[in-house]
Amino acid sequence: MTEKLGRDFFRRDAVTLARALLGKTLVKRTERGTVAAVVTETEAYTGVGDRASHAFGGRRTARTETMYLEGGYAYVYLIYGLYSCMNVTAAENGNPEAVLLRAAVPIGGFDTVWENLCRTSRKKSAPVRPPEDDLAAWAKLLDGPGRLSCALGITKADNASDLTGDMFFFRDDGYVPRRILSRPRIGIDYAGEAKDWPFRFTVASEGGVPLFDPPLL
DNA sequence: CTTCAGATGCTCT
DNA sequence: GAGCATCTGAAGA
Repeated sequence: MTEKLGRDFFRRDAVTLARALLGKTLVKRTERGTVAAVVTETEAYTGVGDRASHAFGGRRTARTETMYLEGGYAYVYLIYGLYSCMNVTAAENGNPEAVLLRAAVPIGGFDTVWENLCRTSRKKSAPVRPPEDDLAAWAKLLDGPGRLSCALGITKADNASDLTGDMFFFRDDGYVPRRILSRPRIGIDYAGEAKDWPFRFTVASEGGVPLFDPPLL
C-alpha cells in the first residue's frame, strides 16, 4: 500500500507528473525531525516552449541547470528575496520540464512543521497551534509554495537533491484525489499565450479539506 | 470582505 | 538595475 516512488515515476512529461503527484506524500528527514505532507496543488512548467518557464527557449544558466536533470530531482530557487519554491524535475535528462508544488496537507511530523512555521512571524493567521485533526487549519498553513517550503524546511540547500534517496522522497500512501481541477497558473502575467494554459492542478476540497479516497486521517 | 505596500536577495541583462 | 512561479499585516469599504 505504501511505497516509495522510483525514477520511472518522474520520467514523464510535466503535465502528467503534475497530476500524478496529487495525493502523493512528500517525506523529508532532517536532524530536526521527519515531516510528511500529502500534495494537493501543483503546476506544470513544460520547458523550452513554455514562456512561463525559467528554461523557455532552452535558456541554460547556473540557476536553470537543475531543470535539465532527468525526472526526480528537486529544483529549488528563491523568489522575491524571501521564499523558496520547490519543484520536481520531470521528463528525461536534457529536457527541462518541472512541477511546482503549491500546497500540501501535513500528516506527520507536526511538531517539526509547527516549529518551522514559527520562524516566520504569522501572528494573525494562526497564533496558536491547531489540533492535529483539524485538517483545514493545517492545510491553510501549507497553502502556497512559500509556506509549503517553509513548513517542510525546504531551502536552496536542497536544490538538485535526488528525490529517490532516503532523506527526501515521495511515497504513495494510497490517497486518490476524488476530483482534480485544472486552471491557469498563478503569477505569470508576463508569459504571453502561455499564461492561460490550464497547467495548475488542484485536488477538489470541501470546507478547506481536500477530498481523497480514502479520506486523509 | 477587499486592496495595497513593503520586505528582501538572487538572477539575468 | 530591473524584475521576479510570494506572503503578510494594515487600512479601507
